[in-house]
Amino acid sequence: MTITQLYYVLAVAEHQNFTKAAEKCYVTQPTLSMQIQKLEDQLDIQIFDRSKKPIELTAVGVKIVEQAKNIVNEADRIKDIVDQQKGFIGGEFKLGIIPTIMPTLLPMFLKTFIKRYPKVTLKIKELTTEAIINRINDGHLDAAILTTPLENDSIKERVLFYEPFVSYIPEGHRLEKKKNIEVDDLEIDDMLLLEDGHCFRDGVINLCKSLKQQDEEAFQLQSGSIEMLVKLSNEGLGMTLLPYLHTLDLKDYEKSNLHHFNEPTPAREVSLIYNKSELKIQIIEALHTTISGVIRGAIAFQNVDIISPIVKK
Amino acid sequence: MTITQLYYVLAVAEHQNFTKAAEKCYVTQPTLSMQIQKLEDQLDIQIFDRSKKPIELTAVGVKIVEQAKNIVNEADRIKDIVDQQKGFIGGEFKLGIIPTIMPTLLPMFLKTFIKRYPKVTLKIKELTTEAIINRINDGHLDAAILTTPLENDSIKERVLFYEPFVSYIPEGHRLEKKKNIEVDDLEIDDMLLLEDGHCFRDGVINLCKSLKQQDEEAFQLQSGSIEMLVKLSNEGLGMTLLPYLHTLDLKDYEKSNLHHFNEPTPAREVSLIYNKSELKIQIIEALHTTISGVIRGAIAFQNVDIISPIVKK
DNA sequence: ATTCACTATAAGTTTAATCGATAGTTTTTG
DNA sequence: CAAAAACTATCGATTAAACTTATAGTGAAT
Repeated sequence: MTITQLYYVLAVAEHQNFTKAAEKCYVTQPTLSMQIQKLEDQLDIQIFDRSKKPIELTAVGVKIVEQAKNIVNEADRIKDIVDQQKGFIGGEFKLGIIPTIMPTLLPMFLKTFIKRYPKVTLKIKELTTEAIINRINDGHLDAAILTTPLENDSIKERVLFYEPFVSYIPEGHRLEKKKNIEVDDLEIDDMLLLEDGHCFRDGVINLCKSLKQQDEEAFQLQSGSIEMLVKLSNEGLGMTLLPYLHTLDLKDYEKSNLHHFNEPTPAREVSLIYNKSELKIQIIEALHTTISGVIRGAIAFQNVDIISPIVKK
Repeated sequence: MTITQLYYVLAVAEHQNFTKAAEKCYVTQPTLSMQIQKLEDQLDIQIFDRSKKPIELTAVGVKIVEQAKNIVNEADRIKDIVDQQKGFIGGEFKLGIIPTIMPTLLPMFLKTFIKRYPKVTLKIKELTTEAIINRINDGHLDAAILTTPLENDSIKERVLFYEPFVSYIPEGHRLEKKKNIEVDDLEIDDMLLLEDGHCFRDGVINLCKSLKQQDEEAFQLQSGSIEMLVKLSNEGLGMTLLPYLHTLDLKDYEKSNLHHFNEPTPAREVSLIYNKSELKIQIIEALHTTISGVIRGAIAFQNVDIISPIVKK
């Protein structure tokens, strides 16, 4: 069994077509056919069911392909080790970002970064915190941006910035007249929340928790995007909390609904995280420097109170 | 880069000697030398420092070897997938066992197992619960025997048996005269415990916890082995709890110091655990069947109260 | 029935892996 | 200190593997 053969298998599994797979691998179709046959002979099992059109994986084939992905992924990391040794900043870099950070932060640093490090091919994917942690651990992500602290020993964190929470209070709300908000003013009952799985939701719950016992039944209205929260709030369905960077994108008349917290401002900690093996650490450093640079002009809060993204049970 | 080359690198790293490594790989020394040189040329780095005698790894070499182990480990799993498909029960099987189970359980099933499944090469290692969980997850262990429940989603558990706790009460102890012991009789202050890191220690603490608040300062005497606990207890330093199977190994005069619990007897749950990918599931089933069979004659307790091995914080 | 899209096979070439023999080093030993 | 020993690198030759082009075979579509 060779790594090359595994690449061929993966290509066929992906394209469901020997000819196309061969092109992608830069070899002729007979080469690829023979190598796969050889592998199948050696293992003495069929990986592909060639009677189906288009070609399908057999039951074992599915498992083999899954494992082949692991092997190839691990093998690719040898190159990362070498690059790191040589101080080469380039190659593919897979970055995960949680949904509530992606739309505001990405536009701020992306252009600067790809201009400064043209040899790096960024592959950015929006993922939940849970999915990110799994993929950092198994090496399918090189790094990620999310809220911390995670309290996870196998993952390293580097804080990028502290993003304060800002209250968005629609007309007619009981807190409308209050210029500055205290944490004690918050009530979980009239708070619009993101749907389950968003860590920003958990952060808000933790914040409210600190004052009164939550009533699980109270969370009725939940949305998948922060823009939607603002719209629901405008409809008079309750107030909501926004991460600071999101408030920059609001329409002017909406901005007047913003009420800042008194200090210490509740805030979420946004960090760049990566596997403790520290592969591609140069690119990670580069990302950190770039993002820290662009954020410095945008966020300048000092006295903050960090709200944990983890729901304590 | 080929998997073969990685095997060569690992062999040299292990033996610190090209000639011996070549023998182990069943190739001549020039073959191995050339393959490693080729790999080094391709990566354009030195893996080995040949100026040192015996040969040493370079700084990158260390990282390369570490990653090579991962790759080779993942690659070996292809064979496991194929074996599983073919229903073949054989090959190497890495089993971890915690220290408080190893000496009593292993002699009970080992002979039977290797006789029944001669094609399986068992590699058994004594490890702590924490080490076991890590190694099950990363594939360095195929299965393990320890106390459960673990409450870990990525690991599957199959209960083997419930092993009751038995009180060992030395002469002159306040409970000496009591024939049967109640959980309420236990006091953490005169209980001899294993040192930190043993889950049996945590189980005992949990048991005592359920009646009164523990005083962390009280744990003064701690030992690394259960035999030592008995000896310390004989010296009059306190009572202790023993897992049932350990009581079978006691000397006759020591057996008279045993006091059983009234039902429901506190017990630890001992399970066979394995990765959710269920590789080598046939061997795991075989182990489960074998152990269940031999244990059936030795432990026949029904009414038990399972004590969690996890310390709740 | 013919074409089309695709995979398998065949024969030949190039490349890579391995071997045995030996040269070149360093370390050990008498 | 020189000879021997232990070890790795290099050389030339052989074997095996990977790859290519050309072509045959096979279902599905027109």
